[in-house]
Amino acid sequence: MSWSKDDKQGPRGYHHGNLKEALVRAALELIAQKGPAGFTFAEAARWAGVSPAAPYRHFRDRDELLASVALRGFNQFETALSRAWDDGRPELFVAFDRLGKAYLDFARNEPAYYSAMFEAGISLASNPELREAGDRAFAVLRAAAEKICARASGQTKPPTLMVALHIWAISHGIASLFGRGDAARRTLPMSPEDLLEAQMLIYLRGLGVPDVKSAAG
Amino acid sequence: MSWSKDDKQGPRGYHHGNLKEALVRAALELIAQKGPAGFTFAEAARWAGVSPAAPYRHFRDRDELLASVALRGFNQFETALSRAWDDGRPELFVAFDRLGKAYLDFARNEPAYYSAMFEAGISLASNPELREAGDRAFAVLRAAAEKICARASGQTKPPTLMVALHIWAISHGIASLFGRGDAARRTLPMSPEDLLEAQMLIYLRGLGVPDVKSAAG
DNA sequence: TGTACATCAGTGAACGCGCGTTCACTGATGTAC
DNA sequence: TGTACATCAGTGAACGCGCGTTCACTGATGTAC
Repeated sequence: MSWSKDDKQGPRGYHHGNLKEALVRAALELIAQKGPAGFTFAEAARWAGVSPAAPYRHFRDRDELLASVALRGFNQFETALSRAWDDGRPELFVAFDRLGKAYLDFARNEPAYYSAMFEAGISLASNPELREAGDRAFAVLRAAAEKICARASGQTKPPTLMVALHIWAISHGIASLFGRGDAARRTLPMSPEDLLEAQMLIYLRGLGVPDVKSAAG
Repeated sequence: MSWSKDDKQGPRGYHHGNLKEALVRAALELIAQKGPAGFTFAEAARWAGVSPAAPYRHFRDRDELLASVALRGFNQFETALSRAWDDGRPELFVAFDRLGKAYLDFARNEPAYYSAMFEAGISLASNPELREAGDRAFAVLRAAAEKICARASGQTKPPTLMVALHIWAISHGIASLFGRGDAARRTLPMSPEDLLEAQMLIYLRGLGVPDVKSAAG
């Protein structure tokens, strides 16, 4: 589908009304088709049904548009993760399992967002807003890590931050290598979901978090 | 440094002598500077000190050159990994630790190769040679997983393939998120090496592989 | 050792194309009074 | 409610540029005899 003016009923008139939004969506669609490298400023404008000069009213250049896509991606990512986690309800391991699957779902169903967020090479150092959005998404993993750590049986609790980073790395590793929704996916004799679940269980056991059989099924 | 004809002493004459090699190196350098999207066929030719038509004698198009870079990357990756692993000598955990660090080293020191191999969006399905090179690198991780699994104390040994994939995912996750050598790296309050080592130890404990204190230091 | 010839691996000029970007402009919208 | 005006968000024409690609060509290399 297209987000150009023709989608809305009737002529759009001189002003687009929501061009910034339309350009982000156009970029997203083009990334999905051809990768983060595969879209141009002019093409996004054409897709939005607007002259090639129009995007300059909203974005300095292509990179700013790309960053905008990534920003929106992180926001949606955060929403998806926190909805899945749901503060650990109704039960820690059930919610934790959902969280991992939500990560994989996002990578598979939103490959355009995912590559803009993680593979487009946008510098985080020069883009604080983007980094903060990433941090907010990470905060969901951190909240989960906190509850996990509280369950650890050892005398010294594992550090929350470390566990959160481990969870992130595991999910990201499996999603990037085996769970992506594009042509670069590696095929496997098992589903990414099963692989991730098994890995998480082994990791939790190693942390000293008591097994919950119902979560393994 | 440049790999154009001027590097070699004396004029190169009509024939370059090793243009294919020079083009791969040029592409690699340009990827390092500007990401996998940031190089063109013409630019690689210019870098190699050759007319824009010359590359067509060696590569059908830009994608074939990019795939060639990735292929070479996987070969070097395999070499680095198997050298680090060294068949598990002198001791399993020492070698395993080296293997993980070699993975991180490669991602950090060869960001151009790394992104060509994992993030350039090259389709593995349509490039069997590349997939095989990737499989050969993965075989090193698989060999390590085999020895790890043999040490597992439980009644049923964990499946080697699964463990190998887990090792890959952990390493790749940490390398991609925190260990990259370019601007997209996320900063951390700990080194990627420490983070990876801690995660591997937790994972091995979860697998039921007896702890080796000397490997934790 | 020399010569003739085939093949290889480059040249350089040319082309059409789409991109990024600027510019003066103009239609639409919002607001003060 | 109407009018004047400022501001906003688009147009469309234009430009220079570098890219991808083709082409007839040519210099260098290898080989048969």
